[in-house]
Amino acid sequence: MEKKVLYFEIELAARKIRKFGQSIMDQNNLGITVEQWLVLKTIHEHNGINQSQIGDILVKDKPTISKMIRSLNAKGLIEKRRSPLDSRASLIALSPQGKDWMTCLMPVIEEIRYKGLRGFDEEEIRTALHVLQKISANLEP
Amino acid sequence: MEKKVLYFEIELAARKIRKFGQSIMDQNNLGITVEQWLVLKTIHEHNGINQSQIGDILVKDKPTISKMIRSLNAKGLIEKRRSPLDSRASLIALSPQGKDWMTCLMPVIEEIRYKGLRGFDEEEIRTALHVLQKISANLEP
DNA sequence: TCTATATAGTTGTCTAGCTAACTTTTTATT
DNA sequence: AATAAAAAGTTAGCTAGACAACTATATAGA
Repeated sequence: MEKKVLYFEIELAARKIRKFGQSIMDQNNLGITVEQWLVLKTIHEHNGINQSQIGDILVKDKPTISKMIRSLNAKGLIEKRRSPLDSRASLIALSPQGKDWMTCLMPVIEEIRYKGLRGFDEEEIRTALHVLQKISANLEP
Repeated sequence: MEKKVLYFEIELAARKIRKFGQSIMDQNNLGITVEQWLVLKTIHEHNGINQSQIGDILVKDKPTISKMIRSLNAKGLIEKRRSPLDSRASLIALSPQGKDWMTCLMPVIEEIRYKGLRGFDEEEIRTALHVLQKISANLEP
């Protein structure tokens, strides 16, 4: 059954994507992980977002976001306040340095990061996307 | 650009696949992880294999395999000897219990595990496979 | 209003996976 | 034969991600 290889290839591609992304981070001496980069990007695109919302967008659970936020905060890349509207929630924005990174580096890094997607038809991409989304849906509890 | 969503969906599907697989392990009270299950399956299909070869098949690095082997050994599911031909290498086989698991449970578990793959055309699967393999190849250092 | 429930976030524990550094044994080179 | 290089495993340190248990605040229902 050829089908079953698909799981393997999905997991493998996911690992390669992460590894390649991390190598870009390391080459540019950013001192963060790819996942942290994605969190920064999310904050950049949604100023004043809270952690739950970041989790919703990136489909990651609360403890994971919590720890990444703490790490990014310790690195001085973000600013974290209490929301005046809901004192349970935090209100997260990029720090000046975080803003600089995003405006300067984002286009370059994104360009390199998506190197794996070169040389595909639109149709192939669409089919692959459909398959992946259907698998995710099929496995929903 | 629709393309970029592909990375996201690959990573997401990979997480769902792992999570769903783990839920099967837990429901059957196997006391192992999905990754450990895959290692067991590999040993089942290649009796007397060594750790490097397992790593080659599953595309995982040596420390990862090393730790999983130790864990499976501690659980009494495998037997580990020194290879008489190469005293650096180990020679790994299923224990009686490991064999029982594999012969009894493998067909059932595999069937459930691949639930996510129901309802696809052969053609879709082929295209998705091709895309994933090309991405992995593109990201090769 | 009082209480139950839902939501935002944190902490702790565990495994996978990656890197780097290390030991031991084997194979190649000179 | 002696030395260098490669290969098999292990150990240690780190982050992501999953789960469970927890605190604190907000919201809904009786």
